[in-house]
Amino acid sequence: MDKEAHLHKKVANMKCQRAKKDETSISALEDEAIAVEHLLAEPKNEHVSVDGVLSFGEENLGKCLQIEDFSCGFDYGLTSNSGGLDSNTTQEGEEELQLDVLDGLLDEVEEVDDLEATNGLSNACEDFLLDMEFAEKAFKLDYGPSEGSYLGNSSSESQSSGLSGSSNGAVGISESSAATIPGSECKNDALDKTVTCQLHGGLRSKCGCQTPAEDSIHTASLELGKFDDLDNDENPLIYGILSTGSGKRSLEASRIGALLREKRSRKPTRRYIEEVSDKKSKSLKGRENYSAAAKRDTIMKVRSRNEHNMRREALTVVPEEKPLRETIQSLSQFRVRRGRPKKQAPILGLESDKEPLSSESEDDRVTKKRSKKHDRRKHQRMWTPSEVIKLVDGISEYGVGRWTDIKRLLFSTSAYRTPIDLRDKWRNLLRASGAEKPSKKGVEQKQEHTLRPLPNSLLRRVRELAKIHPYPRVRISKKSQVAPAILPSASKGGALSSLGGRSVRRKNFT
DNA sequence: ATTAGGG
DNA sequence: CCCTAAT
Repeated sequence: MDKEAHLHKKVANMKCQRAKKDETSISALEDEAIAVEHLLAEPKNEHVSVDGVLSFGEENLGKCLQIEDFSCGFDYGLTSNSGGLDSNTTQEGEEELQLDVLDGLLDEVEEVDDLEATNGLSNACEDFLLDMEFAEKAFKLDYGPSEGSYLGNSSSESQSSGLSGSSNGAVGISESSAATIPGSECKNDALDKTVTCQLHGGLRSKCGCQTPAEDSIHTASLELGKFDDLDNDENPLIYGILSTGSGKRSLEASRIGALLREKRSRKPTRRYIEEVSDKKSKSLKGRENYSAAAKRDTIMKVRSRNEHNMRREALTVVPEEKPLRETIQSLSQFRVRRGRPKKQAPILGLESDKEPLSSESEDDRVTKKRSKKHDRRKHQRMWTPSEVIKLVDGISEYGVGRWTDIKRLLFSTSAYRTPIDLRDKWRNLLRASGAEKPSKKGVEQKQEHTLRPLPNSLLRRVRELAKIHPYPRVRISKKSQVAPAILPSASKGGALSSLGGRSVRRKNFT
């Protein structure tokens, strides 16, 4: 198997070479050619490594290490997990819990991402392998109820985040990831395998774009249908494949489209998917790293474009060069996108220089139209209940103005969620809780029935805090009137009192 | 460098 | 979410 796989890889590489030649002769773009080669080589490796690890454990580690970069594979591993998560629909009663759990889990995943991005490619390998090892463990454990692990995860995430959560560094992260990955893996044992195979198939069909066999394409399409579990947003590669396929056979493309649609309609909760994709896509929230941010923008643009291409080209046969290029870029960027916003990105920086160039040239023409529209609202990251709870806790503990502190102490592992975000969220919470000043007559009650996923307990806390803290100016309107002596009655006591001290300080001399 | 406020 | 002004 080993040798066979290796051979397979080589063959694939050869194909890549040929493809490259062709490509260059057509477009004469060196970058592209390289990208193609990279792309084509990657999947192969990915498959091999994954297969090997899954089947034989560490036997193939060496092989994995040979691979230049299989973050692509890693991505898909995560993605599949996410998809699995999604498929794991829950009852209403447990929804909150699940959400919380998911949040924690996602956070962990994010951590993994961050770790990978931070440490660069070399570490990406390690992460990947680690991940795989865990997956293996999961397999051994068979179908673990994982409810317990989830619970533990979530609790640690939302409750004791103050100390343990914030204090643990890389070790803690890896630990948590260890706990997390297997969990999702457990639930989607089969799915994962399937995904791997599917990926392989899809990529192969793509590799053989020179001599495309209808069968392969067909197979790819069928397999890709299953990928729909993962939000389309998050799978430029798939889109690329789809595009390529459609380029070859519009018929197949239409079939794919139908398949996708069917699957989509059948798939229930998209909520989790969104969150998951969000986490993934947002992993590169660039505040400190502008280049990264720009990169992500590009990515998003390209992705959206891909979406369009997919649909449009499904109807009209299009030259395959384009889709392929799109795919390549998406892929490379996809990989890069996993970079994290953290200050340091040495290896990443190198890529960031390289990718945007190739990508910009590509998406500049088409993208700019879109980009101008609303580069803002790039990524909205859903606030999960646990996050909100954490936020409230932090506010109650550290005071209201201390966004940076709260961020550092409670959201240190988040990477996204800047202090401003926290503040904004708090603002929104205030609005939602009705603690805001209702100076405007008329539309206050609307909020009540409009959106109300807020747990009452949490809402209560928000309101309590709202009375005390001085965020949007002295908002003490009716609340203070109704219960002027609310301060001493604070049920939360300690936390509130501490907060009171701070807030009062601010409030006093304003 | 952070925060508040507004878009 | 993002941006800007004010501190």
